[in-house]
Amino acid sequence: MAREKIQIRKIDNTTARQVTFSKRRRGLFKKAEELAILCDAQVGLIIFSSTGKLFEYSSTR
Amino acid sequence: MAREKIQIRKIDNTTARQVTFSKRRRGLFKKAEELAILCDAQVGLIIFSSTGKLFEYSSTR
DNA sequence: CAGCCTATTTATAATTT
DNA sequence: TAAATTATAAATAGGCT
Repeated sequence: MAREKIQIRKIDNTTARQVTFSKRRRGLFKKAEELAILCDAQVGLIIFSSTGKLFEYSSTR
Repeated sequence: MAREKIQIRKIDNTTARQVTFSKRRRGLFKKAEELAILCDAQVGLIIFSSTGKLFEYSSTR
C-alpha cells in the first residue's frame, strides 16, 4: 500500500517481516474492533506469529 | 472513511448496518489473509453477526 | 530498536444505477 | 434492493531517526 505497491507473498527479510507483522497486526485488530462496534457483531481473532507468539482479540460481551 | 468520516459506534439503521457488515467483513478477511501470507503467521478469525450468523476464516497450514 | 513521516495504495461511506 | 461508482478517509511501505 504505501510508498510502493507490494505483492502478497511471504516477506523474505526477517526484520522487514517483523516490522510489517507489528504494523498490520495492529491494523487488523483495529478493524476487527470497528466491525464489532459498528455492526454489533461478536468477533474473535487469534494470531500466532511465525515465531510462535500468540496475539488475540475478542469483542467483549 | 470515504465520502464522510464516520464515528465508531453502533449503526442504528438496520439496512445500513447490514451493508456495512458485509463490506467490512470482506475487508477484514482480506487483511487477515494478507497478514498470514506476508508474515508467515497463523490466523483464525470468527465472526457472529448481530443476527447470529457465523462467518469464519483460517489461514491454512 | 521502537517510532515518526509521508507519498501512495487501499478500504470504504455515500451516491448512483 | 443489490451492485457499481467515486470521492475521501484510513492504512501502510519504505525511509529516517
